[in-house]
Amino acid sequence: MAVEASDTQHMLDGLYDDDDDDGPVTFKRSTTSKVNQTCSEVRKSTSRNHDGQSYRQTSDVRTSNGQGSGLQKGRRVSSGMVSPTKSSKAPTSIAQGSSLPKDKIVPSGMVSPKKSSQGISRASSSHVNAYPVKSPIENTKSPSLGDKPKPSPEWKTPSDVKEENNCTRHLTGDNCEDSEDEDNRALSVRLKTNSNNANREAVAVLKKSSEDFDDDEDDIPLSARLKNSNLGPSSSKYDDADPKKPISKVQKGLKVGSSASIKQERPSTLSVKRPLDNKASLHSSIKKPKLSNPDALSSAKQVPMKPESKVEDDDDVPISQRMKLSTSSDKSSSLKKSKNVTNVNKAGSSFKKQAKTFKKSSNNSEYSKSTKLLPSSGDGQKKWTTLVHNGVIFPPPYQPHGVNMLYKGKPVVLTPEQEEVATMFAVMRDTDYMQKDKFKENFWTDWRKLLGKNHVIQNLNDCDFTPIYDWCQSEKEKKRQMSSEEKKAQKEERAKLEEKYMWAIVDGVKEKVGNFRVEPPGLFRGRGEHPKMGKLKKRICPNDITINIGKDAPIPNCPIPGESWKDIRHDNTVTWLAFWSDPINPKLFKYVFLAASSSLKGQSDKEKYEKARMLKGYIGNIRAAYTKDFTCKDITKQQIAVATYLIDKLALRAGNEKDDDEADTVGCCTLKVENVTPEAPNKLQLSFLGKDSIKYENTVEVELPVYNAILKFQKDKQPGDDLFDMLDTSKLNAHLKELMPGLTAKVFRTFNASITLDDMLNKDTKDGDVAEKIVVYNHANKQVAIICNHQRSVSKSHSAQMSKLTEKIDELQAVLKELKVDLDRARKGKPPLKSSDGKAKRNLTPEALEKKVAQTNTKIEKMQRDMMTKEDLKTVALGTSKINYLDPRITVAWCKRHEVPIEKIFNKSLLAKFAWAMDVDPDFRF
DNA sequence: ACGTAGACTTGTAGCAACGTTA
DNA sequence: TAACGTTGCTACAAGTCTACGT
Repeated sequence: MAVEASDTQHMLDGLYDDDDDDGPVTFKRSTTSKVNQTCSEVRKSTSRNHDGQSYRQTSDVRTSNGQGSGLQKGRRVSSGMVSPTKSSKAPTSIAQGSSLPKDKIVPSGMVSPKKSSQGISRASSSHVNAYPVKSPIENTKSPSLGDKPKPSPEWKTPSDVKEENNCTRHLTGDNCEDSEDEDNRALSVRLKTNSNNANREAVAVLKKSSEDFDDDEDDIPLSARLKNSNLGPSSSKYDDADPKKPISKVQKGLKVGSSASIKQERPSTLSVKRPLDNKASLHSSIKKPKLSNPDALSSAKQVPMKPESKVEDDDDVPISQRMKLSTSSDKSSSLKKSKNVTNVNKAGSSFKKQAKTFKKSSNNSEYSKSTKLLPSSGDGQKKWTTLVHNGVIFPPPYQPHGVNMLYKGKPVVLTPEQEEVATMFAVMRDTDYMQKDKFKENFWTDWRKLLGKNHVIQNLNDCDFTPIYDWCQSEKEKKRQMSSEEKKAQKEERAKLEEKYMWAIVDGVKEKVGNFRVEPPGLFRGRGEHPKMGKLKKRICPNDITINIGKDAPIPNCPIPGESWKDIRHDNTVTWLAFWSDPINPKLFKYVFLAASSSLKGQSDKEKYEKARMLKGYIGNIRAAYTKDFTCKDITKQQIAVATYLIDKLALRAGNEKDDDEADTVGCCTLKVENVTPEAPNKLQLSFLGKDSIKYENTVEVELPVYNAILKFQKDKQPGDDLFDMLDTSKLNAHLKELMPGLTAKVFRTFNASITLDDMLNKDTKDGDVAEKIVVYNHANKQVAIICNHQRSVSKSHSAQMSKLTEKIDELQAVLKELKVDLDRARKGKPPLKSSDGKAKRNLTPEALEKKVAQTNTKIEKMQRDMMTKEDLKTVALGTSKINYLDPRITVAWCKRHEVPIEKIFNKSLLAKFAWAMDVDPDFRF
């Protein structure tokens, strides 16, 4: 699909002509849009030099340390050290001016200086009014932490050994003997119920009859679910956690179920323009310690480097396999390379054709070199050498409809600007926002500014937007009624318009742009009880937008005549292509980035997982260290220890400070006293609104010292006070960095999620057909989603769907009954009874009837299974963890080992996003 | 040392496309 | 073929964390 473009864009235009098929994906988008306005604020623009000709290739392929960058971060940090930050949030009274040393407070009865005033005022209301966007589920069970950690000698380090006695305490009442073994498992999982049981249950679930279908878990908060079942003598089952455990060679075969499956050759859908710095090769050749930073390990202060940090080593792979693998991976990488080069050449040549001025940098050979470069991930590091794109596309201007709304029953004529905003409000009639006073209040404030003080409309209550609402509905209906040809034509037209914005050329490689559409104006839909919900999000104009582009690349045409971009930068230390200030909160920015399938994103994704894998090597010591500090006299240290424990065990988020003009949600460091209720002898009941105002409810058994520490932290505080008053995320992360280079709180989530998946897959996958294996995968995925508290709202039609299914099952059961009677009669040579509606039935042989009975049974079983799955997952969102937390290499390797087509697990987008993981060694373990 | 600007990741809702069923 | 249900994908909000300026 050739794209024609405006004159200024030739550079990109034409590039695509020959290339479309290779596009990683197809795009269909629709977006409505509207007109613009302005906004604000200038950023200091520093265009840092981007002279460097260092090509990715150099670092990328040659140096196998994809992790280098990650390391750099670590390095930087450790030396620079994050300084503990105090609340940006304590704007009120006490806090700021206070001469009190922040860290010294919390005398009994006092509000901690940190966020005190806020804490109090919010506390009471926030908790009570907590507006759970999602339906929280009640926690009914309490987890038993009883499982014992098991030693995994491979990961033991001298210090591990030393600390062993401490480890004991990880799990309440547990003995430490086994602890090590489990170090590599997610605490949360360990704590939770006997995962074996859970698994078995899950698998068994499919076999259960419909009556068994129980959804009792639905009433349990996600986070609590896993933990709840008793973990029996579970620990022993976690042997699989051992990364080195050889995987059955038999399964290593690379055959994968489908043509496009994982194999070494990449399916065309996966064709990525630029091979992700193949650090994928890391998996087989790189040794962990080097991951991030060569110095990193040695610089780790408290935790000695693990003697055995290589996670995957060819040693575990049979030679034949190794050769095969290396060949194939070589092959694939060379394949990729050449493909890449081809692409690049294509791109490069069209590029040249189109823009002679750019020839210099678009030189073929340069391109091919650049594709190999290791994108540096460290901040301040060069992310690209050449960057060409066409800017962003704006929503179309507002088209007034002229439909009058009513005020006190009478039609009111509005100006187009007023009408536009009125329409935004009208269309929200069916949403929950209409029940929120804050939403209406904020809307009214902003709309009134447009109306003017003396407008006939003087209050919102007397406004009737129904005519506008109805008009919108009818428009929608018209759209629905369009013939498929019309729809298709419209789609094509849109695609044509957008085509040129869809791609960027990064170092000569065509990459998809993520969000190239400027956000249309609308009413802000904050989540939870966001104080700014309903405010008018004004239209963004070109002069709100800063463009980032290569020095030699042509500056994108400003698509709105007479206007111009706010600023042009050439900053190759960042990955954004454009940004503007968030019209709701000018302190924030909206960025245009490359799509998830781009190698820049893939690169950082990979680094993220490598860092999490590195944690695996440190986790034993880290756990031992914090366990030791549970009783530390230094209260800051003690709080750090307990917080780290909660983050590790419950996969809590770090919990940055928040401003008053944001929804009142918390994470670990910002937990309030009221969010944690101790239940003797050693349980904690957690209840708070987390990110996106999603309710987190969980009751967990903790180690006694933790329990006691919490009691201590709560002593003499008000419900709204900070539980960890000596702590904030800067301090916490600074501490974590001392334990492992680059370690931050969020790494624990990735680590726990991925290790859980890896464990469960390897423990629970049995011989069987693909469908059964997928069940195992989904079950593991579900466990991870529960650990991470990834909820979704129950679909509106859920109960209707369930009762429909029940009805159908009942009907089938009735049919079955009848069939059985007929079968019985047939065997005795009698004719079938008349059907319920009095009609005569055909005379069938007993064999035929038996067959029918069997068929009906199968149907019923399938339906029951579907029903269970549906019920089971009605509040659990599996996608988020798949996209963000589960190392795709675990999945890919598992698919290879078990001959499951990767497409059964990853959809097209995920395949593109995880292209970098596709040629992983089948033996890969997280 | 601290506060915050800035950049990037994570997260859910909701719509559109697609598939299935009656 | 329309209705219904599922899945994929986009939109954009809301987190995390680092770097930088004072």
